[in-house]
Amino acid sequence: MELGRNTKQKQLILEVIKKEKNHPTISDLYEEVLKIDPSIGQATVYRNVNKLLDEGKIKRIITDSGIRYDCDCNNHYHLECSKCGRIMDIYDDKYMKLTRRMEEEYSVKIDDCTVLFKGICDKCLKYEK
Amino acid sequence: MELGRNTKQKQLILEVIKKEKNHPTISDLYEEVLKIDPSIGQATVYRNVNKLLDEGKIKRIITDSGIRYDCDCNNHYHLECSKCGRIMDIYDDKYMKLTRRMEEEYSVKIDDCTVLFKGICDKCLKYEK
DNA sequence: GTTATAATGATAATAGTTATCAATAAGAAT
DNA sequence: ATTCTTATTGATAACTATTATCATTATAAC
Repeated sequence: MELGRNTKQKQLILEVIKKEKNHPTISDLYEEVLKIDPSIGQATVYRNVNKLLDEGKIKRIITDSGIRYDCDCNNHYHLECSKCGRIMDIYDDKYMKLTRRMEEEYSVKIDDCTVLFKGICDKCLKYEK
Repeated sequence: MELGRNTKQKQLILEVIKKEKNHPTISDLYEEVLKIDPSIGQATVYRNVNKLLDEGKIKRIITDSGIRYDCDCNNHYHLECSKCGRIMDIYDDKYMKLTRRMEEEYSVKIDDCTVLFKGICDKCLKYEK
């Protein structure tokens, strides 16, 4: 269900999020969008990011380095590297098992599961040795 | 290692956090602390909460309902109930297995793991039926 | 092409947190 | 116990991130 009008600004913002592979912040997005359409307003970026979140097309990631956005809505975790700052995607084939196990143990219903690891990414770990 | 001076304000704030069982926000804390010492300033609460975080005596929890603090620093997850808003503690005896498995699969080093579930808590689930 | 109104860009307003600074008080030295 | 040093405090200003306002523009239905 696509609510609202399909403006060229909204299209552009979604395009840019999909191109950005490294979990951009709002200002990353704004910067990138400005390069293509210099007349776009900051508020428009905020508004459309919120719409895309509501529509379930993107996800919010909260890290130590601030709020970031992810266009990959498949279930996965993140690792924030304390050396280089990058946010790695971590896929776990036992993702569903974790929530199901907790649902049973605690008699709760789980709709969403957010996992953020902090540590050292594979690349930085290699250089350390 | 206890750096800095042990002021009565700092002692009071830590006491209040430990008494508050339900993951208080900063304003919850400020409100509660004011009842005991009405002369305390808001900045002092912010400052001391940050110090306690640095010292590893409390943890920050980021939820949809804002930033909350937890005096239980043992490894555990949280569930935010979308009905009543409460933050449940979820303990998992396989906590360490999750991080170890991911460390091996991705060749990374994990120092910290934050898990937030969203769903319906046990109490709200009972009422729903 | 008209028309209704959702969305935009610019900017003001708000919320949450940190920085500033003179006054105070903790804790060491005497 | 008194003095001294300086970290901490309370009050408030400043700052940052985000949302609200509003006249104007542009989408999409007619």
